[in-house]
Amino acid sequence: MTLQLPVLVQTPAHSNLGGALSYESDTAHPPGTLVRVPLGQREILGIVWDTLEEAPALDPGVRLRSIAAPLDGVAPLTAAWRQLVQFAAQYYQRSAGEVALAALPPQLRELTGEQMARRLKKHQGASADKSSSTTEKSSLVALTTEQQQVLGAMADRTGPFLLFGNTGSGKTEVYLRRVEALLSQDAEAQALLMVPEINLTPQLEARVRERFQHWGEEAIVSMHSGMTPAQRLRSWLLAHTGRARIVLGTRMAIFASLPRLRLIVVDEEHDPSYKQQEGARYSARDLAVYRGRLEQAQVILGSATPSLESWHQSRSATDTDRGGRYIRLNMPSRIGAGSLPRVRRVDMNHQPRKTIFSAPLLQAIRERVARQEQVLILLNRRGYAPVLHCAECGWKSACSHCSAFRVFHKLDRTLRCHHCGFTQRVPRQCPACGNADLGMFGRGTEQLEEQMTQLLGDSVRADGAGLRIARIDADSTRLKGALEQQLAQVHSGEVDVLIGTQMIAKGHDFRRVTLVAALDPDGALFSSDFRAPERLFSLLMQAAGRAGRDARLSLAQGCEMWVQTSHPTHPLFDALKQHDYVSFAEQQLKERQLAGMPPFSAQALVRAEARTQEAAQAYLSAVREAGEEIVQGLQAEGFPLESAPLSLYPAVPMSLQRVANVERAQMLVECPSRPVLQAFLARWHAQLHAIRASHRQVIRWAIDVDPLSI
DNA sequence: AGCACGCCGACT
DNA sequence: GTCGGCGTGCTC
Repeated sequence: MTLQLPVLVQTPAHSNLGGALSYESDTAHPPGTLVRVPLGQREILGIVWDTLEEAPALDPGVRLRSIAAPLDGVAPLTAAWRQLVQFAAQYYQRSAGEVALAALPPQLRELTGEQMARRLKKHQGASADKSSSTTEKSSLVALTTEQQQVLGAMADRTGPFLLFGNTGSGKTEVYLRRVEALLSQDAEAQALLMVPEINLTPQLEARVRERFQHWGEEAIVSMHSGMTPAQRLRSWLLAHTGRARIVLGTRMAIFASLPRLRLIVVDEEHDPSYKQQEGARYSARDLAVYRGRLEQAQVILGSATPSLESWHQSRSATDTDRGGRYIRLNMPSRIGAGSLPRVRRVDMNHQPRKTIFSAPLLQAIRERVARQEQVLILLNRRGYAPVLHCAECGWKSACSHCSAFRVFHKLDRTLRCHHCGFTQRVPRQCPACGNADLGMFGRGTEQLEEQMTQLLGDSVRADGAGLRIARIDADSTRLKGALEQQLAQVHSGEVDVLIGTQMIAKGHDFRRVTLVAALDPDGALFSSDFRAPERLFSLLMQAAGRAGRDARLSLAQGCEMWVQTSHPTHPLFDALKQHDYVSFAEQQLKERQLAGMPPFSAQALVRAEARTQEAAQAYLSAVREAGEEIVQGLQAEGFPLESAPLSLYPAVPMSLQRVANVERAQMLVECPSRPVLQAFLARWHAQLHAIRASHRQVIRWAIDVDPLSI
């Protein structure tokens, strides 16, 4: 007897092959089975899915083909995993096939049946050594009262939890204790620990391995895009078979197959890196909460500066466990470290124009380095100067392919566009008028490094050696291993002054830093992006957290965070000075509420790219009109559009209007009710595809649900 | 997205 | 005469 089975394949994002495809089979492969199926001229990996109901009615003309072969030896993916994929696809308006297949390691897709069999046999060799000996308690540091209270709450209640803890308050220790508690209770339980960046996985992995080495080598695996295809397959299989107990990874790890998931930790949950920025634009943090509920796994979101979304979710739920809300747990104290740095503002209005380092800051830096303490200087712009210009004719170093300026890089004498990569040697004279005297606007990390070298070149350290200045940014760390090497130099004390972009603010534990300075944070204060202040506050708090991690040093000398600003009375800096995230968040939320912005509304964005701005906007305008009709339809269906009006805004150019000769535009949809917005998007999505057919000039379009930047 | 088919320009 | 450019259309 031949059966008809639904199979998901990697269907192109916007093809008309939306749902699962039907295949014939003699065997009743259960849902979740990995199979190889013929599609057109090739044979590709597919996943047997649950039902065909989502699939469009089969054309009577098409004749079904047969499943080629199941991937023997790989157990079917669980119902929970399939549900996670189904939900993510629906919520972010992508096909389930795209989400599901993208979540599998590339080698699983490429390897043929026999290659897989060989690989599996190899892995079966070393069986996991599941000795259940627990960690020797003596090797563990004593917990603080705060940590004990937090862990007590986590033992008593299900969550999800928002662990609101200062840098240095011992959040990681809480995560590890929770892992230990849940995984030693159940010999098959698994935990997922996520960090925002690849850079942060090695240090976490080292700490986890040290703590849980008794579970054996295979029990801990990493998952991130920096791994080789073979490593990714290995990690995936170990997690899928349950032999890996702890999975560490970046946002992609949220889709790991974990048959007995009991704990999900999202560290630095506020970090924008948790939002995927291409393909299916999912938020790994939000999916973590969904997955936790789905699989009865405990979810812990941790941060010193939570996203306003998460903070809002935890506001009314501090004492009562209301459905869907987060339970907030506080850990305000810093342990093993000094108090938080004193924040000092330098009013740049009272400094000579074009001052880079104000006199008092420079003096403070001199004093610190003379005492062999380290200084961290933050400037969020790489290169030497952001714009080159000609004073004679007004020429500027615009990129010919983008609506942006090319950045002057003095070290290799180039003008580089940071958006499309277009690079040229710096012209000797103005390309427009021939004037040989070119000037520049603004400054970047390269220039800071040069200035600092000039200003402190004569200084010597207490040990008589010359002062050492280093720069860490995307340019200085381009080569593999360069970041690690540079960080090691900072740790060993070779470096006295470290200059860098926000790269240096994240997660690194520099013991001897006692002064952190932000040179030019004002841009974000008046940005058109309503999330800019939130990001700035978080960055500055995180940077401040880099100072004074060694209690002895900070007690002896006091540590400081300096902010050079032309708006010293701005409330953001007041809150920073008090290290008062809570009042900052409350003030921001008040503004957001008045303006009806997230988290008080849900948003989605349609972006379109075309050769001309008109073509991109024409498509979006058509899309908007279709949207208006859908709104009418929703009204008729009885959706509460009076209490939750859905706004469709006009198409506008994106803030970076042109990149690599492609014009970009976007339109915003906003609604106070997430379910209403979701209902709208579900109906709208098919139309976006249909309308595209009559707008041939559109190169690409995409929906971004819950966009992070507008 | 692949991968075909298909119809026009410069090469062994 | 073929190799190959990328426009259009299909894949259960």
